[in-house]
Amino acid sequence: MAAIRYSKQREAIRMYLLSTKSHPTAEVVYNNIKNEYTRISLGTVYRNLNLLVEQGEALRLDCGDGVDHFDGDTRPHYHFACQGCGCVMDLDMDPIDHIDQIAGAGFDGEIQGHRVLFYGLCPNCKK
Amino acid sequence: MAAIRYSKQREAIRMYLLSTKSHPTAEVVYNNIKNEYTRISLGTVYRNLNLLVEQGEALRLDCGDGVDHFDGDTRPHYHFACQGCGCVMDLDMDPIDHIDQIAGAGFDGEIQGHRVLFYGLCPNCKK
DNA sequence: TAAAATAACAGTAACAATTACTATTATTTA
DNA sequence: TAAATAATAGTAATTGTTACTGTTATTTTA
Repeated sequence: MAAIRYSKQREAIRMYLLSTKSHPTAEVVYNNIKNEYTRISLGTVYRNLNLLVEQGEALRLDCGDGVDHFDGDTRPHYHFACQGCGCVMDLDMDPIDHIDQIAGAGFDGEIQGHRVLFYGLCPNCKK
Repeated sequence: MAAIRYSKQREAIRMYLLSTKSHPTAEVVYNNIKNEYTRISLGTVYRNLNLLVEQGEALRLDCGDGVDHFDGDTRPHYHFACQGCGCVMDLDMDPIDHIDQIAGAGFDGEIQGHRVLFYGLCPNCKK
């Protein structure tokens, strides 16, 4: 059972994720929430981020830097990681689900999906 | 400077990576090498795996479980992670570099490449 | 071939990201 | 409004990985 109860802290975390496109880490979320909830604990941030991901209200992203990033935009979309400044951006592109067919062609198991991360230089670093 | 010298331990690690298709973690490599080199240290395994990756003699894989995996097959190829048993397999498929074009179409930065991980059920778990 | 130079080692300590624990506080239910 | 209990803050523990240190092995060169 263990019903999920409302908490101001979790709501603030949720709102912060929805307000930004920066794909923050738990640490960054923590630092921002602290402005409003001075006494919030980093453990609370981690626990609630995990909860939000479980509930489908946030995505956990692996951006290749060994640290978890989080995204309040749960619609399926692709990400880009800049090798220059380390920023993570959304890509505005059509789904490429056809690659699942390509992968499944010579494979006896079942392809259920894919995780893709594009990398290169962001518009700023390109200059 | 700092020429790279031969060492039995590194050679054993390299050979082990070449001998398996299981994409082992550092821990797994350590446990296997220990059979032959009883006194080898986990730190040595990590240092040499990093060295091999730097030298282009091995690949570091991110399989979505938060732990680094290593692959002695450095030819470009794609990987599959089973959601059932957690195994990681090679996929025999054509390169899908065209997705870089798709991603770059509406993007001002520079797409240099992509990291893809397919997931689903392996042949065994599918049954 | 033997000794000097130094890279690699084993073992251990440190580190950073994350999770677990515990007593207290807040939300919900009746 | 009070009892029940989920969530919190604060802290300790865990895990994967890297750094450090004194010792050992490989290489160079005399």
